[in-house]
Amino acid sequence: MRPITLKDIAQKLNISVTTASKALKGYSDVSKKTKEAVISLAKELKYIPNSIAVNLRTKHTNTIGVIIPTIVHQFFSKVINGVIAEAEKQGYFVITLQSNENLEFEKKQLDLLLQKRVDGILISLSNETTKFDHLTAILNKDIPIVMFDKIGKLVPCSKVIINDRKAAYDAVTHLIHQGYKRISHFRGGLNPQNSIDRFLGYKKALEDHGLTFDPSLVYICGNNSDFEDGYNNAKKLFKEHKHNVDAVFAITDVVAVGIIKYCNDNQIKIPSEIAVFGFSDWFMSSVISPSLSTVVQPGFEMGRKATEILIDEIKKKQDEKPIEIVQVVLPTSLVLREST
Amino acid sequence: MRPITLKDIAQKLNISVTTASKALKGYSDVSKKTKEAVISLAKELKYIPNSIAVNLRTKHTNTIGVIIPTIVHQFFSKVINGVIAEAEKQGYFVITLQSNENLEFEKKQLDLLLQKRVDGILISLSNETTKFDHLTAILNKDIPIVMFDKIGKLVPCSKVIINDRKAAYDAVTHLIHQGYKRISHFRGGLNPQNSIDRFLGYKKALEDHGLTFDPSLVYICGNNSDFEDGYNNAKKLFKEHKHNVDAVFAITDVVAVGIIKYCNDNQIKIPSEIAVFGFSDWFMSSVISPSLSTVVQPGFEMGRKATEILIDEIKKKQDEKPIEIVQVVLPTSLVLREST
DNA sequence: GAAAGCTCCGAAATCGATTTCGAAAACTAA
DNA sequence: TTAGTTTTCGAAATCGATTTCGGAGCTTTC
Repeated sequence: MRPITLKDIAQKLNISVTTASKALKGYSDVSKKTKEAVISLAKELKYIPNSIAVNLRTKHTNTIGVIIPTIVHQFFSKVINGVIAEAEKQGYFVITLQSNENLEFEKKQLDLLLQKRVDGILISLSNETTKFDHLTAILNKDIPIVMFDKIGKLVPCSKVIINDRKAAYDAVTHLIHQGYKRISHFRGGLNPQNSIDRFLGYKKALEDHGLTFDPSLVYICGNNSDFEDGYNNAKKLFKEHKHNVDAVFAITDVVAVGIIKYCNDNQIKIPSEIAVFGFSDWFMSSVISPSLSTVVQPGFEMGRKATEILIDEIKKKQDEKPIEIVQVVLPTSLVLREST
Repeated sequence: MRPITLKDIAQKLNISVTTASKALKGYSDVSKKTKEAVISLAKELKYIPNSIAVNLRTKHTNTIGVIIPTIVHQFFSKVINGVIAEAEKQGYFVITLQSNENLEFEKKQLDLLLQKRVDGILISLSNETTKFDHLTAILNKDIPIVMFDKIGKLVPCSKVIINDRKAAYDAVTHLIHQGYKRISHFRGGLNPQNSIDRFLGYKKALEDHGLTFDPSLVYICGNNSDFEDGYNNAKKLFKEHKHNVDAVFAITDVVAVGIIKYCNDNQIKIPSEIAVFGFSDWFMSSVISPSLSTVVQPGFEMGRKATEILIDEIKKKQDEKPIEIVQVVLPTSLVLREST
């Protein structure tokens, strides 16, 4: 009933707790005989070391925390999978928390992770996050942080991102090569770095190909960038630019799907009347009609890589070696489907 | 740099660690003066109690573990959200692990949770799980478990489920009322209880409405019940029953979407040539063309309720009060859309 | 036979907070 | 002044594992 402890094992074998501990940890100053006795008894009793006690003693928890804006999101789900895969490989636990795109929540979740004494933190910022004091405070405590996807450029920590600007540039360039000339952009909020970068990529692509940038073709998808944003802005777009727009580059697949839905509901033909380009390659984008062209964002690899870097930093800190801040840019690619 | 401890506070105030601890925990045998001094200094130094040490002492971690088959799944994402919401309300942490629909993984993840000394466990079984020794072993250790969605009927613990049989019955009955007569069922694997129940509901609905049950109209969607299962079985279905089937009831929305995709690809008209009914109400089901009729499964509430029960059991155990096993059945409803 | 070297073991300190229990200090009552 | 109360505090044990350091017992060496 009560969990087996080292003390139990020691008592049954008439040895000290010290020796039992050493036997299990492979110390050399334990005779082969007692070592074997301890190991076999431990197995027999299904002894599981109390990690709480171990953590208290060793001062690290072998646990990392992850904060993402929301779990109900294909991309972040994939990231989490990458994180868990790599963490598990290295014997680390993962605690996943979500900020709900809310700064106060983000702070609170960070506090929780601190309370839990995680060894390091992975974070993708909420859309509301424009100040980074709460993060630098943690870095000052010497707890490693690695940011991914939605990062704060100025925070002095390692980062794993994609080249949002280039990805957006490529997507819009593809639209242009297809012959589209009046290309609208449904962008994300004004704070997030990747929202900014995708917008800049969009703008640059237009300019590089001799198309004039028309601010009135840019619509903002608020804080969520969700289905409704796409649907409602599509309605607005067609009201304001009726026959004067032939393509939309959306910040996210969900937004793009909102656009497609609006078009389907209103007999607007895709891609003949209007083309739609998404971002992230959600599963749904491949099955919707018409299927959606989009940017493939390597979620799993992003999570995996970020975790690899984080654990590396954790280990270096433990060995009191210096860590160096790195910034990894993962490659993206385009999937072209019916919507363009 | 080094985290602030009670000892630090005690030293600065020239009092004992004992008194400092009591001051923060509101003991009555501390003078108002020292109490205030401790509290204000703690705030000033941003003292965060070391939860590891607290856990070791108090023997509980205020943490619950959740094991689900996969995170990349709308329904389970919603469940997780419900779990986190309720857990947070009650001051508990959540560690989320996935079994990848694999029994060995499931066992391993349970071991990890045990090692982390979680206070209780929420689990939705993997499709491979047919024996429950690993679960009863944990229950024997007096660690509460609450199962949800994919349960093992014989495990003596509380459960939160929907009435899968009735939900399936209702869905198929709706198809019958719409005039469909040759209704196929794309079922899940043979192990999972909810797969069995949905199948039984399907069969019962046919029989109750004077339609003969034709086993050749039942297709099995393997262990994943994913998009490919739907697509490939749709192909098989139309090869084998060409003009002799007019509706499909699918175990899951993803499978249903696979069917819809196949039909769209092959100019088979929905719902005139064939109707499709799904299960779970994924977001994608509302935006696909044609939109999918489906069963609404209350994911958030399921997670929330399961957590509520679990924490209640945890607290009762701590107070050495008896716990009683309950089984909660959450209501479902139908959303009717274009596919029927 | 004494010194030196090995092998093997365990007492004790430690991590940081909690809690019991005893006792000093201050105060009240007789 | 003394006995009894109340208020306030802290020493010490505890949770379970780790690790340092010293020492007992045995073997080797000259």
